[in-house]
Amino acid sequence: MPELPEVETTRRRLEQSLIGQTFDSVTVTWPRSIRTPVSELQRELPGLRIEALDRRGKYLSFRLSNGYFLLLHLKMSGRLMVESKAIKPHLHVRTRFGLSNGHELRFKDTRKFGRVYFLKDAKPILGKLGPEPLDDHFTPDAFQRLCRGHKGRLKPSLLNQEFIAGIGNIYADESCFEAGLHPASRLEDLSNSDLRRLYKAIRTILTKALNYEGTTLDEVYPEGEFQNHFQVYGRREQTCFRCQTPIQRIILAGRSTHFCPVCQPCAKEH
DNA sequence: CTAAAATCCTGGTGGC
DNA sequence: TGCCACCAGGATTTTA
Repeated sequence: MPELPEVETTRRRLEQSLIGQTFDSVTVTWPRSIRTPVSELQRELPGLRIEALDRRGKYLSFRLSNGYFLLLHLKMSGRLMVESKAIKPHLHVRTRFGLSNGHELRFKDTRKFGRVYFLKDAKPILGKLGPEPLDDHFTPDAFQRLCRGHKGRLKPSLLNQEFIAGIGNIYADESCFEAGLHPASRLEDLSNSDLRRLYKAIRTILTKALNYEGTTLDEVYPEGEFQNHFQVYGRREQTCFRCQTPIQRIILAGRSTHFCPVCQPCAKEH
């Protein structure tokens, strides 16, 4: 559920306290989340300094002093915090990255979906991702070219990280509403004007969510307050703020999908 | 080729 | 109060 706005908010909040710090230990209580041999991580990470903390899609990327990268994916329930080693870690902290300043970077992950990678080169993972929706290089023209080279339904495409990076279930639904497009529309049925609206909608929604420091649901990642500004997500059977029609919920690509049947007509029908 | 379904996980919820 | 089936969902893997 942490999507681009939540991951970026996490990055911004952690950056100050982590840049320049040096790792001194790694403690793992759920080894399956570590996609590098745990012994290698524990042998190699201590002594390395954090040079930069970046985000690509939903990944956080630590650039280390030996040129290696530590990649973290929060998946469903992951949360990162920096705490003093003296504070007893929460039950659901699965990995603790000890720092030489007496603190720890703690990876709390109730549902155990989160992933940790320690790699010489981040490209094999980050290179597969589609464009960054808020990047300056992501222009309306670039988006149109992207869509014209892709087949499939709108919402599943938005969730496909190789198509476009960083969008998850919440922001896919909110972006479709903002664009006035039915989430099951086929990309090839969208007009150029539909695509321009969609481009603008994606940027508007992600920017707005970022300004609210993301979404807080189920106390999983108490980051921001965008949940107070949902138009459709989680609003099944509540009335549309724009036209008062009840919001519908369907399953698309195996994911619950919320939309207004009046404000978001199917592309073919208009 | 695309697309749907199963998989991994836990905590919370609703039914009885 | 307890038990249990069921749901949420990101990305990968399997099946159709």
